[in-house]
Amino acid sequence: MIDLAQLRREPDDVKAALARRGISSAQIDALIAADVEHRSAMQAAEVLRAQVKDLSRQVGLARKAGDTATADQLAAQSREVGDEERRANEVAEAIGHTVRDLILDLPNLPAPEAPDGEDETGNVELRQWWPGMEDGAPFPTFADHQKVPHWDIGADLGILDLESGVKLAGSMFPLFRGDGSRLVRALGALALDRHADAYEEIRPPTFALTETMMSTGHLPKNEIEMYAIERDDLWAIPTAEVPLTSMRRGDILDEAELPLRLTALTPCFRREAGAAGRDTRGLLRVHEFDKVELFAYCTPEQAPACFDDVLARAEGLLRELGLTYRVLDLCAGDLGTSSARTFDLEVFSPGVDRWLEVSSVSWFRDFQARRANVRYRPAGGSPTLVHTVNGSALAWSRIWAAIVETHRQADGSVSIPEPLRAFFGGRAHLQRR
RNA sequence: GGAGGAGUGCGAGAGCGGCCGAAUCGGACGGUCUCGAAAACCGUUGUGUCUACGGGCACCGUGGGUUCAAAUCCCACCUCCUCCGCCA
Repeated sequence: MIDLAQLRREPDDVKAALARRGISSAQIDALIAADVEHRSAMQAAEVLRAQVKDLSRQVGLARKAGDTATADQLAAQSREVGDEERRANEVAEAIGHTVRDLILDLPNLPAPEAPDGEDETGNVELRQWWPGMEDGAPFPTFADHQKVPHWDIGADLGILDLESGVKLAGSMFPLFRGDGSRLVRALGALALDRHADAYEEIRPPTFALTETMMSTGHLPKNEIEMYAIERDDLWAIPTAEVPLTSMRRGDILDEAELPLRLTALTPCFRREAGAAGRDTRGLLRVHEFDKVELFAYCTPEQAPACFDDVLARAEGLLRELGLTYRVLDLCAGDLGTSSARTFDLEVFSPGVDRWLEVSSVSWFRDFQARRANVRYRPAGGSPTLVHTVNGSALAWSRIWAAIVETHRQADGSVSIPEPLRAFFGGRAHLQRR
């Protein structure tokens, strides 16, 4: 949620920033007008309210003095003002709802450094990395044995059983087996271990209440993307960002606690409603996948360093796994609703011959914190909204695909990246059994 | 799931329906004292919102209701504690 006070203070700056995301100034003017109306309606109601309180006090005094006639008269008067106040209050509340609806409809202001652009074509590629690059190796030329899609490799090695997944839960719910399942587990464990030095590991609930989904902004806007368990008013989380952001909802954090860094491995559920038939083969797009999230509540001053740390950790894992990837600086028009700045990491997967998004590192400034009301108390100051930063490190189903394609050998086996071997009893290869 | 009990400020804890936004104790912060510290004493100490900057209004688990007036009465819900049942 954007800052109404800032909008009142510098409407033109807000308009200019949001124009970069395609928000019309008319939409913002509507909010400003509703806000002005809301405040005057509220004041009108408050004046009446103050009168009722004052009259009531006098009723009490008159009654105590035994002056029943005056007391009754004042009570009648107060009742009248009270009725009036009730009506004024209803008006103010209705306008308040309008203001809320309008403001919730607005995305975050893009950071000035975010590049211009309307959609993903405006994103700027910052860099690429591939194994051996530092030693002067050129961009990898992948051999034919690597140009096999992971669903074929998975079936060949007996480690991915998409048919069984379909039988159990429908399409786009993968089922891993044997070493495939072990690989999923190893990746999650590896990442949690790598982040344990600075991030507290959390194992949150997999479901969240409507209220929680609202506070992170995933509802009501993206309702169609969420799995719901209506009977219990629960939603399956689309990312650990939901529980992590809401964990300290409504709290005033101690400045000494910041930056408060958290990490969590959770399943993530996405209905992918608008994507029927698009890039949906194998593990390219699935309804459920495991992801390790890195998250930080921090002061505005700490935010850039927190952002860099999340990005560095996500990249570090990709390098450890020997994968080729690139870093994209998302343009203003392609930013997620809540984000001010986002870098995406895309891994190159030779079997499907595509770049696959495996991480999205975002800086939300105080946009999320305002809605979730998470604050900290600066030394000697009054409570101030924190900044939030998060990023995936990493989304494992697509990494799984990239690993088996990238590290496939001529004999059909898959070489296990060094850091994962401990999870396979020291074995160096996945092979047909 | 059943039966009881409880939810008030940073913590503990009071609060005949009417100067209660809330006693008291503790904590924290500031000061006096001290070479310094402890002790003692004095003072400060919720959040939000609007403002004609005088103040106003809201918030005592949440949401409704009664009343001239609700932390205080009524209803529903949520959470926690105790006991019983069930269970990985």
